[in-house]
Amino acid sequence: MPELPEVETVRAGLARFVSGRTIASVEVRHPRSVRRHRGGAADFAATLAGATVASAERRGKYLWMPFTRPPGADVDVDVDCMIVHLGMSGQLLVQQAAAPDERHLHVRFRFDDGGSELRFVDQRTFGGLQLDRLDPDRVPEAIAHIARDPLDPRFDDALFVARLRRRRTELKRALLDQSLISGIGNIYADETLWLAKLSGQRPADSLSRPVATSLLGSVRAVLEAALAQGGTSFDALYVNVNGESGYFERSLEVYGRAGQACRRCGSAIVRRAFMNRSSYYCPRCQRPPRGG
DNA sequence: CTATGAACCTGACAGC
DNA sequence: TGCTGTCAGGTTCATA
Repeated sequence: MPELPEVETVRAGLARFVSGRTIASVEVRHPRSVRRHRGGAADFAATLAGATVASAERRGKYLWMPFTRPPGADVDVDVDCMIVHLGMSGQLLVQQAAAPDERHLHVRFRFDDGGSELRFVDQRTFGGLQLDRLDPDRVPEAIAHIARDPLDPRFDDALFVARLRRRRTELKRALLDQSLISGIGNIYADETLWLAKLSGQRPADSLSRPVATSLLGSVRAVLEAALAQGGTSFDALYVNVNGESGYFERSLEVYGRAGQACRRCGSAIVRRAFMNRSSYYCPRCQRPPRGG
């Protein structure tokens, strides 16, 4: 669900509300939310108690918060960041302590300043939290295999174009492969392909270098436009860290618009089953390859 | 190595 | 009213 623009919106909110604050206690109400943490829920909570959040970072759809601990703490600590993945329905909410618990509140963080608390809420429980070590590049070891995202200043355009053009798979699959380029999900893949006037069914290795380069430009245009509006949200399921819904859905050109007119050529947008979900595209602007 | 499909969950909604 | 089936923005793991 949350793709790069939504996660970046959450990151910015986190950086503002929790940087520099020291965690007093952590309450894990649903162990599934910390299933990826090796030490289990008790270790997760004990390690974070007393930790000071330094900042909030992001790569693709992954968030992490580096933290420091006071010297001499008796907990055996070889971790220095908390990774957050929102999955399909995860939310990080900054709430007053008096606010009623959310229906799917799974983890609560209280701070030693007695101010607002941080809550991890997740209906479908695909999301999760874990503690990890930062590698020398200051990226958590567990997500080092995720490619840089296209808004990262160190993203290598030429390398991406070369790798994309070697993929023996269809274009949309390649855009969704987080080890090739991160941050793109089902919505923005469809929006990008529409903007680029390319069929997602086209073989990735059929793109010329200029077309592949131009496609990367479309990826950035779509992500930046969404980011400027605070990300996409269809309903209350996704809200940013401040509790506000994004509203980019008004700007979607194809996603969820089956049967409606393409805003470029007027043809009816088509929905097609794809990997247990849906793809939306304009059959005229994005002509599928012959035989495909 | 690459490619594909199933599995992991809950809830909303359409249709009967 | 309640049942069943379908769908939902993601990732990982097993299998080909």
